[in-house]
Amino acid sequence: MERKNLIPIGKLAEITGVHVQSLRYYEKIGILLPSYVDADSKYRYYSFSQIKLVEAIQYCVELDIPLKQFTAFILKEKNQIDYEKIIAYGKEIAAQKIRAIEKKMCFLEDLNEKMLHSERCREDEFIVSFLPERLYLTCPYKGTQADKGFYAVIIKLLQQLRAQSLQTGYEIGLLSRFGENKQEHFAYVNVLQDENVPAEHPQMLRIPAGKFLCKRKDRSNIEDAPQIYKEQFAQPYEKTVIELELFTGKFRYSEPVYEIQCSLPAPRQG
Amino acid sequence: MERKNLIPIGKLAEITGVHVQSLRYYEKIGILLPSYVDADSKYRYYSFSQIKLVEAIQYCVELDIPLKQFTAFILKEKNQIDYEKIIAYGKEIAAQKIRAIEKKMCFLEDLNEKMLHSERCREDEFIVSFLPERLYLTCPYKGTQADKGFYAVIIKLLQQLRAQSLQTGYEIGLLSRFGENKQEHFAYVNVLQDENVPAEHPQMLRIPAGKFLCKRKDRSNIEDAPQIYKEQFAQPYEKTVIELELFTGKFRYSEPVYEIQCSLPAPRQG
DNA sequence: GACCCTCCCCTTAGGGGAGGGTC
DNA sequence: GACCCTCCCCTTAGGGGAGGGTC
Repeated sequence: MERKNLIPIGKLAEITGVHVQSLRYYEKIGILLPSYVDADSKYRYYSFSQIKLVEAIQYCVELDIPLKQFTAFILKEKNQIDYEKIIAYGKEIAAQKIRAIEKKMCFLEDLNEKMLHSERCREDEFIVSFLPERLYLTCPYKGTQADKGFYAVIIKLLQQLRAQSLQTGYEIGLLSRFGENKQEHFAYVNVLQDENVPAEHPQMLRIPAGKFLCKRKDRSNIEDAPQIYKEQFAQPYEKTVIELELFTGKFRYSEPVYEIQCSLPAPRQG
Repeated sequence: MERKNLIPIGKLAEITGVHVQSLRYYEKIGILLPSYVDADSKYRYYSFSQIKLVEAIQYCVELDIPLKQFTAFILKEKNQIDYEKIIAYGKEIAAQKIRAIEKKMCFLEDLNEKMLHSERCREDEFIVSFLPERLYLTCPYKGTQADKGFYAVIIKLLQQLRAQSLQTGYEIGLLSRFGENKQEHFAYVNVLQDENVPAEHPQMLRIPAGKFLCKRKDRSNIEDAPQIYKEQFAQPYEKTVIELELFTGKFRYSEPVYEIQCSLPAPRQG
């Protein structure tokens, strides 16, 4: 390879449309070493075949393939660029990104639904709302969300979740079950559906999708459920009452607004 | 707000599941200032309502919303978090990402097709290939791709593209048109379809989709087209001959392999 | 003893200089 | 005079320390 056939960095930048700094950066991370570097002037010179390598690097950049792995695509003895591998890797990365974005879209959809629900939820009247299935990690607790002890219980629940590498959707609140002869009271954090979720867990409560009677209120008082839902408590069916903070479009973070939900009797199955 | 109701940074980290360093970082960029900082010990203390702010910040992180814009979502006088805005912005960002990833997928699809085509392309026989429409920026040029002058011409074409903020797909080569009485010879770079592409441009050539007779070869010699395609040149139709580097799965970057394509007569329209 | 503090260096793929030699 | 060089600082959202005070 003669010096005549070599091109300085600016020329290579011109040919490839890649900035001079980028080419220097490629040298720095060891993926594109100049064919010749003048010992005195430190000027970098490249061979024509390196144009093809710069192109391949651009492909990787375009496909978000980490450049430090670029050498894995080069078979130096054979002067080959393994584009098959690059394409396969690019596809994998693209698939990963699509999965990530789909998760975000679900998250957005969830938030949106919560917001719409909260807009319907009023203080002066009940609404009937069909709510999706929810999964809660629970812990026996009696009191309100404003009590000192509430956050201590929530912290424990969150720690438990993390210990089992489960994810929470940041929904926390109170839950009570009113059966014929017994009442149970819990604090809960919600659990995101996930491959890590165990099928059976003593503290895990799966609230089936169904109709709930919902109302907005400005303080935490789930113990008043029997008064709030007089009509329902006159009926003998087993009730689940849930109290949580209302997620509103314009969320007031210093004065929480609550919502209370009471399950309605399941429709009779034919 | 009394000191008693304040929580140290570690507690806030515990409640929210956010690392202590992250909370300090939020202070640094000015989106979550502690409610109280001890002048002597420099210990940070937060109020309970700030838990909600940390949650909102996490939502933004989850949705890839730049944190420096977080204050735009806070209505401080009203102690409000504008989740409507956060959701709308999150949707916009997600849509952008989807557009970006779709572009990458098209790019991958393109590369894949080129690779499959090159695998079919052989040196000892012709193949018939249906090729999609291509858009080329051209410049009169006579010679081979191995000539010194070739890259100079290509650089000029690339500069022209950039001046018009058009994108190239890194495909470069030679193109000749053989009519009844005239021959034209060009060098070209391909242009990606884009909203910036002008409808009319004297140097822009739109090669319609159609059948081409393709062959692999190891040197650039488009001027030999009449000998290579003897049979076709015996017929009077107007021919477009294109010569380009073959994009192979295992690409040899020091010894280019070329491909030559000759348009076949368009099928008669009923 | 567990908690908190302030530096400080590191991560991707470069971009934008300053100040000084080289073609 | 245009080109190239070596520093140096900057970008996101923190992570991982070291070394030293505080609850």
